[in-house]
Amino acid sequence: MRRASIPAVALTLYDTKTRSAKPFDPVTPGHAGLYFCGPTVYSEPHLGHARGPVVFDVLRNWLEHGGYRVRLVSNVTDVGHLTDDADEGEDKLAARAALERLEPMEVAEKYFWTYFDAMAKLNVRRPSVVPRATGHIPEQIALVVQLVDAGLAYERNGNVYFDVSAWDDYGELSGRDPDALLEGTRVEVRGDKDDPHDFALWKRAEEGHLMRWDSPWGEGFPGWHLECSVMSTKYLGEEFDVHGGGLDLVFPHHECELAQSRGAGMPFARTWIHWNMLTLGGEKMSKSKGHFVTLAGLFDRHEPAVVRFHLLRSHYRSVSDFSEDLLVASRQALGRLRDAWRALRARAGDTEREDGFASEARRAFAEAMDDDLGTPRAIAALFELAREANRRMETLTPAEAADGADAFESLLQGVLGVELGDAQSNGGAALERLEGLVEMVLEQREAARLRRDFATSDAIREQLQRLGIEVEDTPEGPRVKLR
RNA sequence: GGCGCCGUAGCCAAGUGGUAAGGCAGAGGUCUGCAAAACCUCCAUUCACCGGUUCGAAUCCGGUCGGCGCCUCCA
Repeated sequence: MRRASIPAVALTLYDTKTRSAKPFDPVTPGHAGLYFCGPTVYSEPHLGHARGPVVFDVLRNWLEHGGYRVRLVSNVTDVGHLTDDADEGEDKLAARAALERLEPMEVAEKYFWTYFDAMAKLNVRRPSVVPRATGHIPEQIALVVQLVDAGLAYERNGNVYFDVSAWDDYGELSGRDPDALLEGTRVEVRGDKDDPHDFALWKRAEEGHLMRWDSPWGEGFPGWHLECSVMSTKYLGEEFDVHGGGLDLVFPHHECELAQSRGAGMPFARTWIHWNMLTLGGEKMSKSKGHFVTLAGLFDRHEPAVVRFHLLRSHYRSVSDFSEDLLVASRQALGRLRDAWRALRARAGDTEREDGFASEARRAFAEAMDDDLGTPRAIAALFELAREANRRMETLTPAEAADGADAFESLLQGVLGVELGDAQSNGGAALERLEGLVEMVLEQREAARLRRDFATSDAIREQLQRLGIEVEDTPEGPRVKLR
């Protein structure tokens, strides 16, 4: 059904570099190459870490939905970098390793899987390739050599720096004027750089630094920006379609990445997209400040699908403040969509869907998604479908109901990746195990109702409710929901 | 100090020149033994504030106030 012709998706993305909406125009027609910067795996992942992966997962799904073949690459930084750029501070991975009495690589491994386990719960598919910085040291050294040979980098005492003054376009991504960068900055300039704007490509390993590799400049380790230049182009080609990251990475990380990549003769990313920050009480979640809510903690209290749905209810480029109350509101809202879907599925039975009933919703959904991944509007289209379905449920033909149910399955679950759950019970495995027991209790309640012993039937219902099992009486008999 | 973003109902959140989507919460009604769900109705003459441009502005321009991000590791 797809790939016979070149897909005609009208997707437009807001490009950070040109600061304008840009039609998606892939390097290779019919294919999409996407890259985004993953986390440094040295501690517990928090909610802020989830936004980017979810956004790119949705972008990937939407492109595939439109018939593209997508390769999604996302790195994991497993080299400890210094906490500042002036040969000072601690290596974060080494610091954590000391704290947990682990090898740096053990720390990286531990949190690598913690991160991907959390992503799996959020229904984020594994990227096509997950390159690790430590697995690409030779490539990184090669890029540094190339930059030195090109006259864009210089070595000082085992450190190699990118010479910003030799690259006129430095600042093109973030819109910064290098000459104005220093004013007002309180960070003291020190070290052996020729110019404070210059950034490290390779760093000399001081004594006691645990992660170190041989290089033409002695033992050391790569600068932070290097890995993304190397790994994105290795797996996607020297020119690829979309590069993304958190808004806090625009400068210096992506600016440096762009400079060193183009400096090495690579066209690099066509479009840059950046998702905005998640805040807590109006302040950016921050690992270093200890101001965040962990995903693991969140999953103790909330279904991961609700968390994902909640993230998509605001646009990826706007700041989104987080609170428990908002998540509860999202849970309610998602429940409404799931209920409508479940009713449609029940009415449809095994009947094949027929185009028509959900056409307007599909159109509105697509229009919103094509406009810079407008997930809030796309979700609004699904709510309108839900209302229309509930309103007309009694008169829908099975084929129409199947069309509506399919829209929820392919758009809400397929594209947005928000799981619908179990069509019958809504409770999943937990209810399945209790099914027989619950059925028995319900029979008792029905018997009580038949003899109009409502005191008993209400008592049963209340007791079930206290266990988180809600009973709703419908014309077709009682229906059970787990809360 | 430099660069940039934001301020829409009780809350969340779309909308970037044509007269305010959607959700949560709330109120009334229909249905129901009661409830829940669902449906119907109501819930911003107004988009922080002040000016300007325009036939027309939440949307464009200038200013004021308030909040936030980056400039240092950070999704």
